[in-house]
Amino acid sequence: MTGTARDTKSARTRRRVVDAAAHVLLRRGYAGTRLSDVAEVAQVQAPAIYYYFSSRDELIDEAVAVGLDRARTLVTDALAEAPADAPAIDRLAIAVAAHLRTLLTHSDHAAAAVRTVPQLPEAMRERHRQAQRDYVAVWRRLVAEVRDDGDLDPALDPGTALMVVLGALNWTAEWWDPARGSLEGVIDAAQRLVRDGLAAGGTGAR
Amino acid sequence: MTGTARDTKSARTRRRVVDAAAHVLLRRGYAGTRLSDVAEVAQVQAPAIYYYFSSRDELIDEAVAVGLDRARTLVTDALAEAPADAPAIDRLAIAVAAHLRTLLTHSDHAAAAVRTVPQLPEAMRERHRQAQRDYVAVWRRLVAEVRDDGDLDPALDPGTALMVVLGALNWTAEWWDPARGSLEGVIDAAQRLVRDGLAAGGTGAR
DNA sequence: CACTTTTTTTATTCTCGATGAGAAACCAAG
DNA sequence: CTTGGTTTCTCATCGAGAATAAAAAAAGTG
Repeated sequence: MTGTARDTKSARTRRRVVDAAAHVLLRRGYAGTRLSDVAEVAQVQAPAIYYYFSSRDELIDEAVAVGLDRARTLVTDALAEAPADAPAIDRLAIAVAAHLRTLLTHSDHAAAAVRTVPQLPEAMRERHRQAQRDYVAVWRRLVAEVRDDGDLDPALDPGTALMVVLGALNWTAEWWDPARGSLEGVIDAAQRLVRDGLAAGGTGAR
Repeated sequence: MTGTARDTKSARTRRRVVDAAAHVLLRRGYAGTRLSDVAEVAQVQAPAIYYYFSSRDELIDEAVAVGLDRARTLVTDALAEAPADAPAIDRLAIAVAAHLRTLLTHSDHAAAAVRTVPQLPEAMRERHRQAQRDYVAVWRRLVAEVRDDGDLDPALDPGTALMVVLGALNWTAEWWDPARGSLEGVIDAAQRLVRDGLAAGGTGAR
C-alpha cells in the first residue's frame, strides 16, 4: 500500500507537505495551522493534501510524530559517537548541544513537535505520549548517570531539575535569532549553566 | 470615555471578559481562542463582548497587555520588599520565585501572555514588544548587578545566559502539574540551578 | 416615566476544512 | 505516437462554525 515508500516519485511531495506542516505548526501553533498556509508553503493546492492525508489532524499527527522521532534520534546519535567511558556530565553536555542544534537549525519538525505537543487535543497527545516518554527517558538516564558519578547536587530532585533544564533548551526556539547571535554562543551558555547548575559544586557545602 | 474606569459599576463585567479571555488563551492559544468560549467562561452572551471591545483581536490584545504588565509588576513588587542591600544573587533568586509563582498559580494573564506572544500575528506582537522589553530590562539589571558583585561566571554572556534562564522558567507553564509536584519544589530546583549555574563556582577553573 | 447604559436576540458575512468531478502528468503496452 | 489506465493533483463549491452587525429588550438612574 503506502508501505515503505521508496524515495523517488512524488512521494517527495508528501514529504514537502509534512515539512510545510511542521513549518506552519512551529510558528502558528496547533489551532493556527491552516491547510491553506501549509499548502502555500508546500507549493501545492490545498485539496492536494487530501490525496495524502485524510484529515488535517492526521497530517499534524504525522508531522509531530516525525519531529519527536527526529529529536530523539539526533540526540541518541550524537551520544553514540561520544566515547562510552566519558563522564556522564560530558555526555549530558553533548546531548544539550545536539538538542539545541536540532531545535534551532536542523529540524522544523523537532522544534514544532517539542513546542506544540502541549497544545494538542488530548486524544492526539495521548497518541504521542510514548514517543515523548522515550525521548525524555534518554535524558533521564543521562541525569541518573550524572548522579551516580556524584556530579549532581543531592539537594536537587532529578526529575524536576531535568524538566527545568529541558525547558531552558526548548524555549530557545522562541527567542534565538540567527542574525543576532551565534548558535555556538547559545550552546556554550546552555552547557555552562547545566554543568554548573547541576553540580554539587564548590558551593555544595554552602 | 472608557478612560480610567473607576472600579464599581458593571465595568466589572469588562474585567470578567478579559479574565475569561486570558483563561481561554492560556489553554487554547491565539488561534484557538473562540469568542463563544470566552463568553461562556465570562458568563455572558458572545455578542456582549462587542459592547466592550470592537474586535476579537482587541480583546486578546488587552488580555496580553494585562498579562505582561502583571508579570512585571509582581516581580518588581517582590524585589521591592527585599532588603535593598541584599546580594544581587539573592535578589535574583527572589525574582525567580516571584516569576514562577505568578506564572504557575497567580495569574492566568501572565501565563497566557508568556505562552501566547510567540503565536500572535506580527502586528500585535509588535505592539507588545516594548512591554516585553520593559520586563526583560528588570532582569537584565539584576544580572548586571550579579556580575558587578563578581558572582557571574565571566565566561557567560549575560544576555544569552539570561534568556536561557528565563526560558527555563517560562517553560514550566508547559509541564508543571500541581497534582504531581509542589510549586515549592519547582521554585527550589530553579533557584539552585540559577545560583550555581550563573556562578563562576568552584568548577570555574575546571 | 423619560433616558442612558448594558445585554440579549436575531441576522449577516466570512473563513476554513472537506469533498467530488474531473484535468494533467506519467506509464505500459500496442 | 496513439490508446487506455493509473497516479497525482486542481477547480469549484459546499457547509459548519465563527466573527461581527443590527435591532430589540432589560436594567438602571434621575
